[in-house]
Amino acid sequence: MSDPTFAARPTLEEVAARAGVSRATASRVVNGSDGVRAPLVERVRAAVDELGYVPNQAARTLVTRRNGAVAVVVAEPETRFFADPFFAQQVRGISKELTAHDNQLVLLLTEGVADYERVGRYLAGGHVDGALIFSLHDDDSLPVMARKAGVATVIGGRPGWSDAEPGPTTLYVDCDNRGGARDAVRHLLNLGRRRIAHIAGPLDQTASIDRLDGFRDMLPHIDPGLIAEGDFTPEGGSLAMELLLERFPDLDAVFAASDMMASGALRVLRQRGLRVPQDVAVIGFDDIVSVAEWTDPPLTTIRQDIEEMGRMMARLLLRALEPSATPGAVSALTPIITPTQLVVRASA
Amino acid sequence: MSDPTFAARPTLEEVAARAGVSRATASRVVNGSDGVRAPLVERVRAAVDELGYVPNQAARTLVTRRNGAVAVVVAEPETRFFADPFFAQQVRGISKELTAHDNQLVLLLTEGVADYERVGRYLAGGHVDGALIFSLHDDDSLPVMARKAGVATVIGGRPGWSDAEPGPTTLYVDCDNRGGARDAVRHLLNLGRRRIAHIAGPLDQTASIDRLDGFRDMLPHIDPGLIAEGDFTPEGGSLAMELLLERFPDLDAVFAASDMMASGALRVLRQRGLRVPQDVAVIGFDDIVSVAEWTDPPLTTIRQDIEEMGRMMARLLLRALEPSATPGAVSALTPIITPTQLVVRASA
DNA sequence: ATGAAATAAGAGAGCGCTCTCACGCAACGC
DNA sequence: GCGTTGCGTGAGAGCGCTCTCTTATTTCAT
Repeated sequence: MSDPTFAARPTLEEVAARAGVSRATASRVVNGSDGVRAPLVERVRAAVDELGYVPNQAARTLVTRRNGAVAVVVAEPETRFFADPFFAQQVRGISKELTAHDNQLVLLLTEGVADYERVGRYLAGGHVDGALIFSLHDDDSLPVMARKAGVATVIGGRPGWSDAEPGPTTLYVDCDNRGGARDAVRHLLNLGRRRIAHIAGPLDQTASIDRLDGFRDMLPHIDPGLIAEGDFTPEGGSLAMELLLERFPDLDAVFAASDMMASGALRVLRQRGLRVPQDVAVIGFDDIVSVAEWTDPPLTTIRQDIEEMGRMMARLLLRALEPSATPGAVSALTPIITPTQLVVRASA
Repeated sequence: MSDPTFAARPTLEEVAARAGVSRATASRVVNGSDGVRAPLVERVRAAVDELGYVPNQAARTLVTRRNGAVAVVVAEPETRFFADPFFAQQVRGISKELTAHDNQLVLLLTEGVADYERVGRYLAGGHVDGALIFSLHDDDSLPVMARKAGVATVIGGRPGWSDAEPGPTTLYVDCDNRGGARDAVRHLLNLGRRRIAHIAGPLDQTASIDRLDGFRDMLPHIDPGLIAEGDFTPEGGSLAMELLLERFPDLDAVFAASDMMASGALRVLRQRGLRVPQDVAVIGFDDIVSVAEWTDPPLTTIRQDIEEMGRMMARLLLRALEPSATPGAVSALTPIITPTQLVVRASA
């Protein structure tokens, strides 16, 4: 009963027989191509319903060379994938967009370099039409692999390299990290803060670099000691905050490159008896609502529409997959930078 | 260049030609079936390497009726899937086990009932060999759908019904919620606590019910007012804690049905100036390390090995998929209940 | 009415693979 | 020596579908 091979699925042939047409015509109806007369369409539709026909994807793929599936590849060197709500939201966006276009999402989690080879094989095996890659570090070989495997690719976040060789540009979706960081610092400046520190993310990721650059844009002559590197986790934020406080007990504002780190910083500030925002103003980045709204005090932050970025990644990939996209490449197949937005709550 | 149809993959035929054998023999080598003489094996292997041959999954599926893919279906009525690290860890476990057996993970996220139909079609379409279902509420129709679609299924967590009709039992993996809850209460009792409250999870989920039952096992004559229903979120935990404190200002212990809710309860306790564990002992459930170790004070809790449960779900499904499993069903195709373990930290 | 053009439907090849079956050839017993 | 067994290999069918090409039918201009 539960044997998957048991339930004899009806084939197109049977549908055609029941409708009294040829397999070709049945196929035409099923695939919605026009040029079939109404009464026949009706009959085929009826047969499909009665038999409960569902096309066999494998057979279809075999001839069309299209899978209707997209891989989401996640490099997870530090078990961070799911821990960070960031990815989760992005995957949701991707999933929504993909299913809206009848594509499936194949999740490829990697752990360690051994898995990379497996992923490479999988991509090369033509199981999926394209790949959405989250590669956390800029020396990551995943995007290179995908390119070699010949699968269309969109990367989550600006990759760490710029296109050297001509040819198809590397497609990616990222938010305006630098601009967002500038907005954050500007807000602190407007608040009259003068001793502003920055808790950066890991500096081998472009998001961290870009946010740091934005910070520096506004404060060109800043003492480098006011910049501490974290790791996007609350603990990392705590550690960085402690370091900063030790170096500059008089600082009056902190811009953290993520909400997670900001929440860690908040904890340290509270322990030290420093009031937020009176003594030290704190501002985060991401606007992970479940974090930012629940810190004490609620976190002022830079919002990026993460789910929408996921959707855009999927949409971009789907566009790249369209046959028409391949030749001229005149269409708008370019990286996408989404805007950010300052969300003022209580912490700054 | 990025055209997926462009890269002309070598076929088995070509491999065979290059190795000077028949397609059948090449297939035998590729699939590792014995009965091929060593020198030929060598030659075919060489040809595979030189050509960079990767089997075409679609063609293979067409004849074997096996996809090498498993769907992970997640009902997400309240956007909870990723927010809760619980699922994330389980998915990791699943992913590991699946890839270890060369199976792919197809992620099916659902939002609202409209998606259910889509999922049903997909499962019925024979795209996957089996399904792992996380259905949060016991009236969920997802498992029923899967059964109707004839795909082997394993459910995450005890389903809310018991097998009425004979036939294949409903397979699921769950931890010993009831036993774990008993352990938690026993620990509090051993600590000398006498006024023990319970923050339950949503009572339309079996996990919540079972934990509540375990609580009651140890305290049969408890005042029902000492039980408050939460929703597995920190906020829900806070609300429940406030309610409980209002009803019983003298309570000296709280057993929360999840770490998330416990962390919310902790916050309220701190705000009220109640010391943990001196005034009120708190104990959670799940042992989400990133939460339990970082609360103030660190949380005593009941551990369940979530990742391992994910692995077991995958393993169980894979076993159910083996042809040998279908007929006699003599093998151990039964639900799995994993043990829990008390982890003592500072909060109780 | 007749032929050309347009349109609808069918026939059939073939996608790349697995697997059954038939065949060839060595080793064995009589 | 011949028939028998057994093992290794090849031939070929066929999985369910799409799509091109061909054939049948209709429409319209002449």
